Amino acid sequence: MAFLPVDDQLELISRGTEEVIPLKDLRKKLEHSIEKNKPLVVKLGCDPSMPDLHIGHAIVLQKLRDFQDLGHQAVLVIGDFTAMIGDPSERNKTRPQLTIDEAKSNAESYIEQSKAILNIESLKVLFNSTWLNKMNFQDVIEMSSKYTVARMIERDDFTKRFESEIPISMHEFLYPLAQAMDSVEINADVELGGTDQKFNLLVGRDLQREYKQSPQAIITLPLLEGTDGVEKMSKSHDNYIALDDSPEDMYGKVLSISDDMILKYYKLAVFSDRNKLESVEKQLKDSSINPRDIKRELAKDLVSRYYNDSDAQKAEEAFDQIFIKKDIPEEIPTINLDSDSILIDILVSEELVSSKGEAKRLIGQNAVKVNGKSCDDPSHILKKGSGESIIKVGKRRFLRVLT
RNA sequence: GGGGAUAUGGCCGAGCGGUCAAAGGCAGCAGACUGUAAAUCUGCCGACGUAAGUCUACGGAGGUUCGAAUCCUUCUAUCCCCA
Repeated sequence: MAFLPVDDQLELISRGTEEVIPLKDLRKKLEHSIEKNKPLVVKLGCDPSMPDLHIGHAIVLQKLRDFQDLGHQAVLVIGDFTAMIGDPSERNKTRPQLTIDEAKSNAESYIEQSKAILNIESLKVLFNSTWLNKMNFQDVIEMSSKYTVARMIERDDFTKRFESEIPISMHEFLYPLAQAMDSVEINADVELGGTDQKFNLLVGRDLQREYKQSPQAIITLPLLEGTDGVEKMSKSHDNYIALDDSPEDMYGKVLSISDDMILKYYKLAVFSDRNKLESVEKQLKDSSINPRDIKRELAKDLVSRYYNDSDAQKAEEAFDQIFIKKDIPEEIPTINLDSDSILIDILVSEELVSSKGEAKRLIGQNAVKVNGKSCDDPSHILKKGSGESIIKVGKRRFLRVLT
């Protein structure tokens, strides 16, 4: 296919990015690509230790998609090597060592979910264990000799940990290099990543130069805060909107973001264009408009993006039913009761609460309702044969019990 | 290689040999107020038990003691200083 003129390409590529470093290199690479009619190799690395993609990941995936649309070669490098080694220095064991099979299956699910954004047919998927596993100690030492400690501890994260006396293991210095080796291996022209990846991406440039390659241009993309509006969106903070969340969940989660985040979500979650952003900004300043209504629009836009307009409409209706009319949703989990059961036990076994203690606590706080009436008896029994009961815990947890 | 310091619940951080399931803060959950927003106020916030209470927990293992997060020994880990 024919490539668009450089300036047109650059316009799309740089839209919504945080930084393009250095722009000059990217321009040169694009010119070269047009000249030789050869697509650029655009790399995105991913960590297969957590298989759930959320709309924060979507930002960078969308950028990769932009490159695909321009006719370039997108390469997804699955970081299975590092995931399999694990990270023994991590105190919180949130990053467990994965087996080969786990890494594989996580990667598959990752690819499956990214179908929502990427063009899978033209996507190249590589596992970095393919080449990193082959390196022997001599190779590793040679690779390490190409970088210095001083440069390594320039990294913000290392500096901070060093200053606050939090341990840094030797191998942590190796991870950025390993990631950089990926760029060398595929001879990447461009690498994408979140702003938190800037350092690692830069190491890629340096290492490529050491291996006599033309250094990749790097493109960093903004990070999206989670629904709490404070922390970076991530599974561990439980503040994420997953790409495969149901339309109802997606809609609801958007409505729970703080007003300060509305504009940012318009920009980064639904990728609105400049005109739209300006009009939203204006609306937000106009005190006669309830920000909630702007947020409702946003929520519908997001659901439409990953599902369709009618799902978005339905999600809104379901939401209104629960939270505005305070009614029960139409579809809720249902269980059949075989015998008389204690309410608390059901709450625990159906995972509406995490322990009996929590169940009692919630009951004591009038947060548990059976058929609309708050239950204040911790030993409340649901009798068999008494028909259908709707249990509600807090604002949003529902269970239908058939007896 | 030598010397010193530290190790507490999801995180930070108090902690006198008994009254410590462990102050305080953050995070979390619920209630009030709202718009499943923010802010604010109130309550909860290890597990099990209706409860009295029982069990598990203060880096690991031993020990002293009627009794240990608190004292001793040892192991481990981390940080600092010197080489």
